[in-house]
This record gives sequence, C-alpha cells and structure tokens, in this order.
Amino acid sequence: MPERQSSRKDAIRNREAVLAAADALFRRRASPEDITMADVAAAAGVGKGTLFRAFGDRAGLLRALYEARLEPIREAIEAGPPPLGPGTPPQDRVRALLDAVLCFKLDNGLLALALEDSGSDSSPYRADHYERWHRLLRAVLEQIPGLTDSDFTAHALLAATRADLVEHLAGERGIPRERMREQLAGFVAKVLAPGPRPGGIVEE
Amino acid sequence: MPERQSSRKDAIRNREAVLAAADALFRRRASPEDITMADVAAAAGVGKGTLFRAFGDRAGLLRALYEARLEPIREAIEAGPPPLGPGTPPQDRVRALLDAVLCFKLDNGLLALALEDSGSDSSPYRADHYERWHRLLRAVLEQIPGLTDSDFTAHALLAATRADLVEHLAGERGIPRERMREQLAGFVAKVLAPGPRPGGIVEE
DNA sequence: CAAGATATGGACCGTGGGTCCGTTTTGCAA
DNA sequence: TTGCAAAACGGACCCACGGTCCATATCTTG
Repeated sequence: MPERQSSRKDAIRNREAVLAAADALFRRRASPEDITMADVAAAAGVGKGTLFRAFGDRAGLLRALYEARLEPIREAIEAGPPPLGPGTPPQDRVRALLDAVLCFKLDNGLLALALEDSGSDSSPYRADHYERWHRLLRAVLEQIPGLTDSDFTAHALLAATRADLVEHLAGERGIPRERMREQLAGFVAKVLAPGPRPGGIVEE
Repeated sequence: MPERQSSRKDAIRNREAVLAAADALFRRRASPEDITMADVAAAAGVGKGTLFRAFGDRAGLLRALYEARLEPIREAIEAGPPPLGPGTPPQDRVRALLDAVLCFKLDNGLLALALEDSGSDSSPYRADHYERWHRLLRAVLEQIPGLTDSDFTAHALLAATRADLVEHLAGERGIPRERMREQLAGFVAKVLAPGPRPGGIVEE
C-alpha cells in the first residue's frame, strides 16, 4: 500500500533523487545484490525511511525503475509502427517482440536481473510485468494458424530471454549482441515454422 | 574447499543425518527460503557448526542433496537403455532428456527451486550441474543434421524447464503433469523439426 | 503566521547465513 | 587399557541487510 503519490514538493524531489541515484548505481555496479537499500539512500542523499516510504520495499523500487526504462518500448508496442506495433503480421511481431525483450535485457542487464530474482514471492512469474509480456505474446501467438499451446509456447519463448541467461551469455561467454539476436531469431523462427504436426513423432 | 570427506564415524553419521533431515524438510515445506540452515541443523540434531563444516555453505548442502536425488537419472543417461541412454537417435534422445529434466523438477520442485536461485554467484548458469546438462544436451543436438546454433538451442531448451517456471505452471496454474509433458514435447519437436530453411519441408 | 498534515532520517530491530573456539569424541599406538 | 593428538562438535556470537519507528523538520493552507 505505500505506493500512493504525494503532492508535497520535497517528497517529489526526493523520489526523483532516489530514482536517479538508483538508476546510476544499477548502471555502474557489477552485481545486483551488492547494491543495498542503504547504498541507494546514501547515493540519493536521503534517509532510508524516505526511500522505503516512497517505494514500499526493494521490489517496489526495482519495479519503478523498470517501468521507467520500459516506457518507450511499451509505447512502441502499443501504438508504434511495425514491426513492434499492432498491425504487424503475427509471426513478424513475435520475432520483433522477443528481439525487443532481448535488447532490453542486454541494455539493462543488472536491473532486469535484480528484478527477476526479487519478485514478490521470489518467483518472477508472479510479477505482473511478466504477466503482461506473457499475455501479449500469447495473444499474438494465437493469431498464428496451426500453432497450438500458445500459452506454454509464450512461456517457453520468454524463458529463452531470461535475464540471467542473457547476462551469462553476454557477460561470461562474451557472445556479441548481434550474434545473440540472430540466434534468438533463429530459435523463434524454428518454433513458429509450420513444421510437422505438433505432438507427432517424426518417424523416418 | 570444505568439501573433503572425513573418515571419522561421527562425522559420517552426522553427514547422513543432515542429508536425511534436509531431504525431509525440502519434501514437506512450501517454500525453499523458509528452510533455514538452523532448521536443518535442529532437525538433524546437530549444531550449525557441524552442518557448515560438512557442506561449506547453503549451496553446498543443496548441491549434495541434488546430486543424491539425481543419481538414478544420471545413470540412466550414461549407461541405461533408450530412450535416455546412449545409442538413441539424437532427436528422440533430446526429447527424452528434456522430459527427464521436467519430471525431475516436477518431483523435486522445492529443491530444484532452491538450488537455482542460490547458485554460487546467484547465477544458476555458473553452477556446474547446469554446465553438465548443457554440455550433454548440446552434444546430442550437434548430432542432428541441419541444426545450427546447438549451443544456444541447448540453453533455450533448458530454459523452458526452469524450476520456477515449472513450479509456477504446476502449482499456481494447476497444469497437470501429463499435460505439461505433452506441451514440452510439442515444443521440443517444433524446435527440432527440419525447418523451412535449406532443404525444404519434409511432407509425407 | 499558526497549526495540522505530511515527510524526514537515522537509530533500531529481526532474521538468517556464516564463523569461532572451548569442549568432546575418535583413532591410534604403546 | 590408557595416553594423547587430531579431528569434529555445537551453540554463542558476529555481521549485513531489509525493513520499521518516531521525534523532529518541512510543507501547505486558511
């Protein structure tokens, strides 16, 4: 419940300061969990109480940051031009959506990582930002004729862009951005391709 | 480094006791993180020091449990009969492997969950049990002609069986076991199907 | 400008992983 | 058996971190 916006200007100023400080920290540091709430508060020149009043808890802060950074993409999806916007052939749109998710995680690795393992009950699948991606993706998948199990497929495709996987491939393994985009695109293509009947075993 | 086996019988007895107690706890409780190390120690009738001496840290304990439970499957894979064992046509073996992973996580939800988000550096991808699965899967994928990017594909397929996803689908969403196995099988089939790329579609 | 409402910040708390070290157990050898 | 060093025990203790509390400072409004 402590998410209500305030109208007092000091509150607003502090909220901004915290957001900015957190943003900066998450861009520079190496691992999400060595950014503590106290760090953020200090960097923002604010007391811990203020921070928690403004965002409720760690997850709340992360969520706020995430929403802010996601805004442009969200707009592009809801009302932008193809291939992200509506009015794109479903197959292309699925590809574009997953590519967008991938790029987002490549650009915001730390934050996405932090968000994924600090979900409400420690399950990323309860967070409603995940719900949203999943719902959207499923809806688009459903428009592809001959594709069954779009609910599961949506989950499975999103799983291929999990923040920790992306981070691992990009960081530890040093796979370059474009290469990864290609690989994901290839994978998505395979899944969407009108193949042999799903469920059946390819015999011979 | 504190993983060296001891030969003293009290040490061995206690190790067993801890393993048994932890196993029991992980089977009964609802969420991995409300099983504390102190809980395990108490349940085993042992001091915390003993527990940490024997397993190093939380991850170590989890790993030990995991290995123990995984043993049968591992054997089946290394030297068992088809479809898990070697000597199976690659496509079938991939399907069987992923099905085995899925079943394992369905049967050991809590433990797998705990293991995944308590990986060494909080990334499950550094844990060597993941490495092993990935290496094996990739090797099998590489035997499938016409399939490229087997490294990435292996990651992506494994991602579809992530413990938290499985747990979410089975728990929250109530999807029955057999249904999930079918869906995963269908997904895998699509990925493995000879795609529309060079070679054309095999139309029977 | 007074006064009620709201925000502030840092001391404080609970929890849980992990360590320390005085005590106990074990295995070996005389 | 008994002596004794090496190894294990266990629980008190430590510390980091998320989160709370509340006396005080700052706004806003009439």
